[in-house]
Amino acid sequence: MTSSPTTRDKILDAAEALFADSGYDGVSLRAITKQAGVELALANYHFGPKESLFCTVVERRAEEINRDRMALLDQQMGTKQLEPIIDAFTRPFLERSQLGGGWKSYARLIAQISNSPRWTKMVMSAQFDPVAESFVACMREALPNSDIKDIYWGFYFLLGTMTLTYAETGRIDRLSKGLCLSTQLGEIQSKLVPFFAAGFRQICGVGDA
Amino acid sequence: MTSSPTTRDKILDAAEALFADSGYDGVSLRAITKQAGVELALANYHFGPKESLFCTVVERRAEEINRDRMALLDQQMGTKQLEPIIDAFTRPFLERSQLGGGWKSYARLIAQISNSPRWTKMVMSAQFDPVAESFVACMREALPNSDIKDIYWGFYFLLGTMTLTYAETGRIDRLSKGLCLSTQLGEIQSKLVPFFAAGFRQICGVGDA
DNA sequence: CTGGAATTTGAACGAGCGTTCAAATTAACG
DNA sequence: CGTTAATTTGAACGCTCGTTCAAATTCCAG
Repeated sequence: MTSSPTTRDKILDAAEALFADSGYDGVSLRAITKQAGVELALANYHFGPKESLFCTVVERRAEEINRDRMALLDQQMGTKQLEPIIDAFTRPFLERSQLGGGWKSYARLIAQISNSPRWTKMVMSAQFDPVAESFVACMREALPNSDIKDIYWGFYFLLGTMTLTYAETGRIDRLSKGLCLSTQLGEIQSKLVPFFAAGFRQICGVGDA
Repeated sequence: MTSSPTTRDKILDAAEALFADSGYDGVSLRAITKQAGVELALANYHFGPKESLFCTVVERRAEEINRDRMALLDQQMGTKQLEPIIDAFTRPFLERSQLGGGWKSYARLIAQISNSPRWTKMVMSAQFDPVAESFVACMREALPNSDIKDIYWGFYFLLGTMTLTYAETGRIDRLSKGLCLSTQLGEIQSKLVPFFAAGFRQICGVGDA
């Protein structure tokens, strides 16, 4: 049998789900502790101020994503193929998001703070940029003779698309009148990888002397 | 001489700037009216509840963007070239954002609500999807024999990248150690258009029988 | 000038916010 | 078992929130 979740985990799970829906300022500690089924004061007792709870929520799953990304990248080290590198960067988030539950909430939360000036530096850059740096370096090997700036720009474009994809706002569902669904992460992945590989090759001048 | 701004406009300008920084829930009517230099009660008097003020802020500049996008698209109608279509969609926002001031705040605000489930449907889809539909139709003509779904996916990818670009969070600045800057919108545009044109052509199978 | 409409003012309302604290309860351990 | 630490409880603190309202002021057509 599985042991019942600790109070800490109950609060973290509830906070993750609610922050993903309504953002940091749109959720009160009362709403979080109520959803977690614990007393209000326990949030401050276990995590200190609200901001600290929020950071703990973000950091909880970031390490697992980073480890997974690096493992997939290491498998491709030296092959100098672009598509597997892009795949290695996007797959960990997309596959876990397909599991639903906490991981899906986490992806939506990351999507929201990615475009929020308040959290990008403290949370996004701090948690994910070191690994991103490794991917940029690996992409450069797969794109010989390219300007490193062009790789950064392409990587920036990729971050934007991933972010909107994680958000799963359903906008593409309405725009395409149901033809494409935000939740079809597998199909998105199969389109995204060749799409961005072609973009990288275009602006990085593959084939030039 | 230019006439002094109305109370309505002073509130809208202040709300736009503050919402862009901290989001809907992160800004109080007191902060808005204080920055606008008017009494608290005037916000409710002129705009009704807070949510209505927020929608007014978003709608104020949306029409101008849409008109500009359609004008640029009409210039390309029939030429069936992909690059000018992408350019016509991205340029209105990027050029205005370069003007700074209110337009820059507006772009950052749009970026935030694009990834926020609460506002995408009511605000983003309602304001911008009709024009987006025209762009998808025009892209389809520029990409003969393509599956419409692939165009929607590519367009979705484009929306994500534009959104992160508008946000100007400075993440690419840190990641590239100052080599690329979020504020270099002109350079971004010159890279973004060929990057996404190549992506579209890749997944839409240009050249296939 | 005058009278009615539009706007501005200043104060107040009830509700919800994050945080704190002493007391009560539970858990851990010699 | 007894004792110390860790956790949970319930209430309260001061503060800010969005909204409302009557009174005061400004605006403008007749």
